[in-house]
Amino acid sequence: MRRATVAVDVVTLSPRDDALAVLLVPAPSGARERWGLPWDGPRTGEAIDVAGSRIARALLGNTPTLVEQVGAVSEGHHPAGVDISLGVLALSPRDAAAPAAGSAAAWFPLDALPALAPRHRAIMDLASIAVRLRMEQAPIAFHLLPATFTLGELQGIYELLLGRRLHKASFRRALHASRLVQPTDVWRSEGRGRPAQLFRFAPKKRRGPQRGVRFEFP
Amino acid sequence: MRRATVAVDVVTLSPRDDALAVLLVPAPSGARERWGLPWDGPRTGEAIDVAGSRIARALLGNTPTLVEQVGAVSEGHHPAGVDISLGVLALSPRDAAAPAAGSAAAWFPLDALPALAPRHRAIMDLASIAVRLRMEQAPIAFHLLPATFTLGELQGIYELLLGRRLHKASFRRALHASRLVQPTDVWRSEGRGRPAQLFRFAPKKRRGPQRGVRFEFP
DNA sequence: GACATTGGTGTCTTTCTGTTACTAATTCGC
DNA sequence: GCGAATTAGTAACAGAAAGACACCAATGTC
Repeated sequence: MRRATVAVDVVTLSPRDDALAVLLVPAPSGARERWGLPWDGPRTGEAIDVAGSRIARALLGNTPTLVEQVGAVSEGHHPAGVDISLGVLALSPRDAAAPAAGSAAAWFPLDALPALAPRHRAIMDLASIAVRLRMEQAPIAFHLLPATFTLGELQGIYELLLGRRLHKASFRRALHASRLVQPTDVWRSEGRGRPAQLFRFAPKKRRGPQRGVRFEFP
Repeated sequence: MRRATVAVDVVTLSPRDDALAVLLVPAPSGARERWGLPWDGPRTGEAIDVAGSRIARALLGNTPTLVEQVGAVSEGHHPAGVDISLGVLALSPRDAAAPAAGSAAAWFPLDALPALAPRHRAIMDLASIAVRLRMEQAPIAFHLLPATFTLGELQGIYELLLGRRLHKASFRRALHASRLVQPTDVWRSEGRGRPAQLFRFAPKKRRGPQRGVRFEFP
């Protein structure tokens, strides 16, 4: 294979209605499946994740807050029949998660996806696994929230990604010990209950004590 | 860019002389750098990691014990001038780490690399970061050891990857609690000191209790 | 045989985590 | 108004996990 056709297939994730959702675009009429991942060919000299960012921005109107290459797949059928697909994971905050006007893109919860081409299905799976694995290596939960947020919202994102409930007190104790967030002097009251203080992501560069090895794997 | 030239660039890592080392091949005479990553074009219909495994096997004589795609890079100069490089991380155990006879490939410790083409340098960095990040998500340390090993050797691999010393008692306590290894009835005495029992990697499928969130990042 | 060297374990202390319970501030129903 | 319901936030205790230290075991070296 001297020369190959290449696509950048983008998995844009954002929290919608208490579930992680992915942005899909309608497939051209005549295709076997009705929806697919947004994609485009990489431009000459353009970095792969820059291409992914460009593709997502065209649909969202906003630039994703985190873009990462997550897999290269050459098996399975691609809707456009390209030889190699480069998977790109893009995260978009809850508030900036509306498809741009005029685009027919739509959000689908990860647990209620429509039929996808085999190639796109494989990249989706890689991306949804990757986003859960990466959260212990980088503060990606903050990329799914607006600049200021309540601690309840932050915990909600963690519970979404981990797929399990967390204890409020333990969560906050560990969070504050890590010095990752800074309180603002703004409180937000939404509906009933006590107003919650807004925080912003502002990590203090502080090397915590190196801890032991974990032998438990996901 | 309708059609692009694509290379699979392979970063093969193995422990050599108490350091992580990477397998490099001499660059063709006339090239700017003298060494480079082994690479080849992907074959039609061949999966990316299968291509990486094939490229590594041709130099090692053995199949790597773990192969994983780790990055797609289009910036920087590639020795063969291809448009897109797919990075593949391959791990090889300590004992099977001799370059195949007749090949001019050689091992270089990660902290004493020769000059590399910019593209290869970028992929090297991605791979060496990835191997350290993945070790909390999969038991990759065992892929760098032969089938049976002493606990001192296993701890040595962890210290190599983490770049810091670990406490012997704590390491073993956590390891045994995880039920990842099984003792054999073979002891090995090498030089001075008490002989060490050999263990094999034999994880018992046991779901540990779900623990809290970690807010510390590497 | 004393000693250095490496392997392996027991145990104490410190730190971390899970849980329960409590206080605080707001809206809703009456 | 005023209490009930609801959500935010924290204190404090108990159990678990991790770090540190000590100690014993088995081998080679001198």
